[in-house]
Amino acid sequence: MKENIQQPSNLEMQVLSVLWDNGPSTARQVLEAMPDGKKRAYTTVLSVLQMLEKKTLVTHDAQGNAHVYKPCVSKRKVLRPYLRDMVRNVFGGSPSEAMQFLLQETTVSDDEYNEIRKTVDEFNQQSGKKPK
Amino acid sequence: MKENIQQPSNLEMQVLSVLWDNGPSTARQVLEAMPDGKKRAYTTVLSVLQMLEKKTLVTHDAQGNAHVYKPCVSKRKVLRPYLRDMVRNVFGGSPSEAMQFLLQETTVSDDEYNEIRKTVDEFNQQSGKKPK
DNA sequence: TTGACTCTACGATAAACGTAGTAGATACTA
DNA sequence: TAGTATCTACTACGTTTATCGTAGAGTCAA
Repeated sequence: MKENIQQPSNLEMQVLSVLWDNGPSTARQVLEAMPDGKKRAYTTVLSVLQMLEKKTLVTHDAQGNAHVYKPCVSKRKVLRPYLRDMVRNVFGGSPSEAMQFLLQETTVSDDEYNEIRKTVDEFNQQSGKKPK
Repeated sequence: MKENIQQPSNLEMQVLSVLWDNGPSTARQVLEAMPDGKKRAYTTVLSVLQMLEKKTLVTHDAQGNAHVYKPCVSKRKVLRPYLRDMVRNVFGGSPSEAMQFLLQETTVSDDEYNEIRKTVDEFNQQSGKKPK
């Protein structure tokens, strides 16, 4: 009952993120919204989308001439194994080490920082954990 | 003066992690310490090590017959762009979202959780940020 | 000193990735 | 309606990845 997902490549992950964040989009819209600023041909993105469809990670509806793509797996479902592997293989299985690098090696604004605090606090309550 | 690093692949990253965590190691030691339990031929790991050397991410000293490999870049230096890209491409540029997924989608023990709290608190002091 | 091991060097290979061109259908516009 | 733009489908292709076999050198013990 685990129905395992076929892991997306980096570029595919980026495309998926665009769909998760921006909602159903055409190939062109995805191309324009790619988070890395990299210049690509339209057909490149289209190919990635078609590949993702083959992996059953997205579907499309026809809308007039164009296809509107949308994810058919949740972000969580894809990210869970992705992050689990990363923590295991890169951070010695320690989420806190991952967290630490994330804090130190990325740019964290004040707002971001407050968000993080909130998240950590909420996680505490949610799971009923107590500091020793 | 940015002297950019050549980005390692996933498997290469895993091998690097072993070297960072366990210190200088022979190919065989690396093979045995690979965090994913996957069975591999000795020569597979050796090839990866040689590739890493070509990318100038590790060097080796001869020790008797064998080569002892060690990283010649810091974990930070490699992880900074790696995490930056991930945050940008997968989490819409928001470290806090990354953090959130990390908390929710990986297994966090009590000890881990306390570590995380500590890290977040210390980061606060360190950077002199104040909650609004 | 001859096997049995173990190590490195080198090459091979299959699959996945990222990229993009071209052809043909469709839609829009002057 | 003729021409232009845009879309998808299909194919291709060079690179990188992950994998491993084999050959030959070195080590060590019987």
